[in-house]
Amino acid sequence: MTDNQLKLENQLCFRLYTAARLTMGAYHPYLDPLGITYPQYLVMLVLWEQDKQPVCDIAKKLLLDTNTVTPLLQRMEKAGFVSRAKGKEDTRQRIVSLTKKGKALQEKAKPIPDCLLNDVALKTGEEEEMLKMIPTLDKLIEGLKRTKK
Amino acid sequence: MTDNQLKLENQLCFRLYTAARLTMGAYHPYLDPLGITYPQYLVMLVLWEQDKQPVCDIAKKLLLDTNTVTPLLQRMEKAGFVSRAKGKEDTRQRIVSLTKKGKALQEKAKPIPDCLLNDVALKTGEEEEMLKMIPTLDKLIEGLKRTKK
DNA sequence: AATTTTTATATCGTATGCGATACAAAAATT
DNA sequence: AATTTTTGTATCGCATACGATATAAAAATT
Repeated sequence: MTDNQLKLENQLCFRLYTAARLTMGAYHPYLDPLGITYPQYLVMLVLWEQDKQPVCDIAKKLLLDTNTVTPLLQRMEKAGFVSRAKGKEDTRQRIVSLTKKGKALQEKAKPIPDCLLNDVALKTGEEEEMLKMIPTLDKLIEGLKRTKK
Repeated sequence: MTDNQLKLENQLCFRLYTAARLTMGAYHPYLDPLGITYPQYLVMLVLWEQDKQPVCDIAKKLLLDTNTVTPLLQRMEKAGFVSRAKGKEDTRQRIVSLTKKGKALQEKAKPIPDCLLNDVALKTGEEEEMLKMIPTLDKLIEGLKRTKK
């Protein structure tokens, strides 16, 4: 009796892990010229949707913890994309704002989602099928999210 | 016209990124007692399928590079799960072998895939749907793999 | 055979992720 | 009001990922 269960090819997680890595890599050609990494791009997406948010709100939206987001924001501040000011009502908070440079980046980033879809379409020929995973991934994320505390 | 394209909720990649992270986290309860991490678990899967492989073969199967796998294997050697011997035919190679401890771990790991499927089934109620993503993820991976050189 | 190219590992530096912990401030209790 | 609990950030340490680079050995060329 072979241990099919323990085979790499039977692991959903290995696919997720690999697909996520390779997809992040596919962003490189577009993010490198902007001077940001993929996680930083996610932060920018959050801030472009709504400027001036405390660290915890950003973290919540990305399903990350502050111990990941804080250093990320510190690097982004050093790079000049955001500024971090102490909160006025709640002094514990750090309100993250887009700088002029950070706002300007949005224009340059606009074509990126289409570029990526294009790349995927070209390379897989199955763009539709990829997008169909979204609801399933959302269910998975929703289910696993609850575990974390 | 709102920039829907640049919204976080419209990003497939954010789902992949998050789903992969959370799924890896779901392995913690099972891997911590074994003393290995998720990437190390993947290496063990590869070696349990076939013992004694050069670093490059392991890397190829995991779609990783040696600059990731080498340090990983060094940590696993230090932990006593594998040994790394110089290749005899090709002296450039490092042949990675399971130690007694590494082989013994397989027994303890056997129930893990079922545990995970169980967890996912419990938390999402849609185990079937999750597994249906596998062929799509494989197409995505296959497509993106080619890019990387 | 000598040279060039490719291949297999390894090392270095930087940016995540994340568990554990620390700390101050706000909120809830007593 | 004083105490306890919770919350928002930050720091530390360790394990990945991965681009860039180094090195030796095998393979391909000339």
